Amino acid sequence: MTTVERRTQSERSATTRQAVLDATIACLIDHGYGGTTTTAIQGTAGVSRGALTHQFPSKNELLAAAILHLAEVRAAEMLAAAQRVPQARDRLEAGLRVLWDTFKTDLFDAAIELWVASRTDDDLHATLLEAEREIARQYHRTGAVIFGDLADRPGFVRGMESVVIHMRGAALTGILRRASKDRETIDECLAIMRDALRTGADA
Amino acid sequence: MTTVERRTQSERSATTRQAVLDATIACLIDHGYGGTTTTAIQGTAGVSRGALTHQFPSKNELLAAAILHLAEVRAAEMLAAAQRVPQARDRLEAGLRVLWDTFKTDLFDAAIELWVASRTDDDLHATLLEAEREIARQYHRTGAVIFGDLADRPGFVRGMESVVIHMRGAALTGILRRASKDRETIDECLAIMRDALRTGADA
DNA sequence: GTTGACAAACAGAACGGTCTGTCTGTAAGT
DNA sequence: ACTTACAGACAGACCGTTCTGTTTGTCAAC
Repeated sequence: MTTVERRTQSERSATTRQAVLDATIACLIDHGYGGTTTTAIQGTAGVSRGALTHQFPSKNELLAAAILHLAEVRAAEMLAAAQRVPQARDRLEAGLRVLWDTFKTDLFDAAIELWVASRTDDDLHATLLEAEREIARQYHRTGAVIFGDLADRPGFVRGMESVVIHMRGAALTGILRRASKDRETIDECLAIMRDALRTGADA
Repeated sequence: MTTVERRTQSERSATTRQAVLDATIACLIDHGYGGTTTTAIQGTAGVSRGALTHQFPSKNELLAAAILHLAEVRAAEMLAAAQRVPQARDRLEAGLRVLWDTFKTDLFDAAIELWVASRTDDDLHATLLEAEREIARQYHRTGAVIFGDLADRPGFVRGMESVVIHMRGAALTGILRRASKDRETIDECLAIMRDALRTGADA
């Protein structure tokens, strides 16, 4: 059933770009930053060399696009997670649990690869900074969705920052441990947030 | 003043090995994991290709040795830091401050590079796991030196683990921010530790 | 609604550079 | 003499980029 499938130019562009960007993230996840070569990307994307270089003339441009793409996907994932927070007794704990889930996904692994690589690559650093600002905005935006009116209490913003930092550390620790201590992490974050709410001083 | 400098074989080996291992760490710090090539290492070490390959036949062996070397240096640095903890009023805060300093050194950056790379490299992961166990032991060993009898209180061990995780996250955050929020980090860790000591339950 | 000129997307070969590992020869220690 | 440490050339693989040629879509004139 060979559909004639006539597509517009922009459709053609969009599909290959999408394929390449997704492949880039997949490579970051599977092979790390070092293993994310244009050849590997082209292979997993099932795209010719010409197609890749036409859409992304240089690897830097490709990576920059991939970073922004990743940020979008992560933000969307976060929002989706936010909307399925159960109406549990302890809304704070339920919310933190959902937030923590977003740190355990493959997408976060991909982000970490770029994050660390950006330490010694200024181009990467610049784009990544922009992307993470978007992510940070999403944290605050979904914060209201997840935590409801809790988000208006003084100290909440400060507490969230601290919680995110802690979760970052926990996720990093999980990389070496090759397992995540969910119970402990949640408890620690609960303590951090409760302390922040008790102290009640936002920056 | 050309000293004849007759050295034994093991001395010769030791100096080149030292130079190569130090250069490896320097490369990790300056150029990241991706930029840590055998060529770059040989260059910064000021050593010929033959010398390098004679001492470390493969890059994997070199990296494994470098990891253990790095662990030793970090452990030594940690111990040295522990011994210059001022006898301040608040021993806990002074101790945490010293601990936090060890997360802001270049050596930690080097460790992070390896840490992240180990996610997608089993060989690396195995050696790194061993090395980090050594580091963890050093944490506990210096814990007594830094925190004195505080280290015997119930909940302290658990608190330290949590603090280390938090500092890891703070350090990682600092990579993107390109600056460390010392005051905030210390405060957060203080809160974490005090909470752990209050709860008082060790795992 | 055809047609023809143009633009955009794609395919794949080719090139210069780099990286890792090997191999041969030389110097230094035992 | 013999073993160990070093020096440097080299081979093969791979990576990022550039280039030439082909296909596919677009749009205006007729």
